[in-house]
Amino acid sequence: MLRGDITKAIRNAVMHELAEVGYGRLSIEAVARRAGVGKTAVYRRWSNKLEMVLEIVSGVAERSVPMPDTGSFATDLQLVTFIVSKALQHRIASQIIPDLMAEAARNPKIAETLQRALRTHQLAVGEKIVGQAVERGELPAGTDPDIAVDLMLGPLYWRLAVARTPIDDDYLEKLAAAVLRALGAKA
Amino acid sequence: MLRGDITKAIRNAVMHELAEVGYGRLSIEAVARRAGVGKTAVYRRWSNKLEMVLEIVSGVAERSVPMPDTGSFATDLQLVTFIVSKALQHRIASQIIPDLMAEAARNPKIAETLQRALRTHQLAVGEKIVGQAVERGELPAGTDPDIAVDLMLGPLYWRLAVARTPIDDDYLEKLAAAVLRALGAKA
DNA sequence: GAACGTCGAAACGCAACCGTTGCGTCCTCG
DNA sequence: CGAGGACGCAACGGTTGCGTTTCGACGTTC
Repeated sequence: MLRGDITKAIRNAVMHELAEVGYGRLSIEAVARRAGVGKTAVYRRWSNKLEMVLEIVSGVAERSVPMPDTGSFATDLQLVTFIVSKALQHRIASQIIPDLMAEAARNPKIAETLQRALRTHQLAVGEKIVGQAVERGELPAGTDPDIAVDLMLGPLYWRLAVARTPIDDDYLEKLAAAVLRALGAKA
Repeated sequence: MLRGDITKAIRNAVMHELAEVGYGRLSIEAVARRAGVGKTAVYRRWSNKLEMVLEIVSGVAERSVPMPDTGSFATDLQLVTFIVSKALQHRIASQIIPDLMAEAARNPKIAETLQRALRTHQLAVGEKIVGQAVERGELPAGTDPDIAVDLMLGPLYWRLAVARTPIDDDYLEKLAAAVLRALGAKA
């Protein structure tokens, strides 16, 4: 019954509005205005701001970050850092993610959603590629996947989303190499 | 003429209010209410929300993070990670910093203030301890201080302020050791 | 003891947004 | 062709915050 093109326009408007003003200041009126839509259309789909944002954001987030399996830890790592760095340099994403992360610190529902949409998957990816690497003997047995993930994602996130310093391919290479050394990679 | 105890109460209220609701939702009315003070008292000191927050936050931020010089890169590194991890586990700070970081992405004045209050100092510390380590032969010549700082602060920030996963001393040790390896430390 | 400046409290007009409602239009079923 | 539903638009009463102003109560300073 609900018209799909309108739903799409609202979803789009929410993402842009989130990026521009953040969750705290996001208003349904502004979303409707931006989508060229009546407030009624919004309230017909979601019952409040929190529910709307969570549904839309998790919908977008869920379809990202592949599970690499290139046969070599070094290239797995390169692939992940490359993809994550691209994602974090996306204009909209790089605004929305830190904002929601900060908001999550005070809103448990947001925290839970982000946890499910991002962190869980990240840890799974980390565990898998580290596990494979250990089996292949590329990494020492007992390598902690958590630390591996933190070493990969931490600096990237820090640089791109927090410090917002531009990054070039050279930096990305150096970083990946440093992470390899940090984990005691043998190959 | 302005009473010092009142100024102090307002500064305190701003920090707590920032932590609870974030910059986006921070209102001067709530600050005054919390400080047990009239709005007049606030407006007599600062002319608007942005100016008030920037002045107060940078005042607090500037007096932190020492310049370590223990004679060994490993212990310098330990010291920094320890101090930063303590700071990021502080209840108020760990709420305010990510929030303002996110806000900085859309407000150049906030970005500039944070850059000056945090990043500049961090880079200076990084450059110094890396430079000393290189002179002592503990690190390879040509070690990039930027990457070193990112490798130290990135995972910590990621863990504590973003993922909000608790951290124990064991993790901290492993992390510091990993960073040492990443930088190719010899000693 | 008079003048001054800060203080809290309260109210001002203004604007934004909340979530809801009623209206008239348009489209799509059956 | 008629019913029903989603649509936009506009307005509702209520809340919140803005930045300003006025008031009387204190406390200094001279």
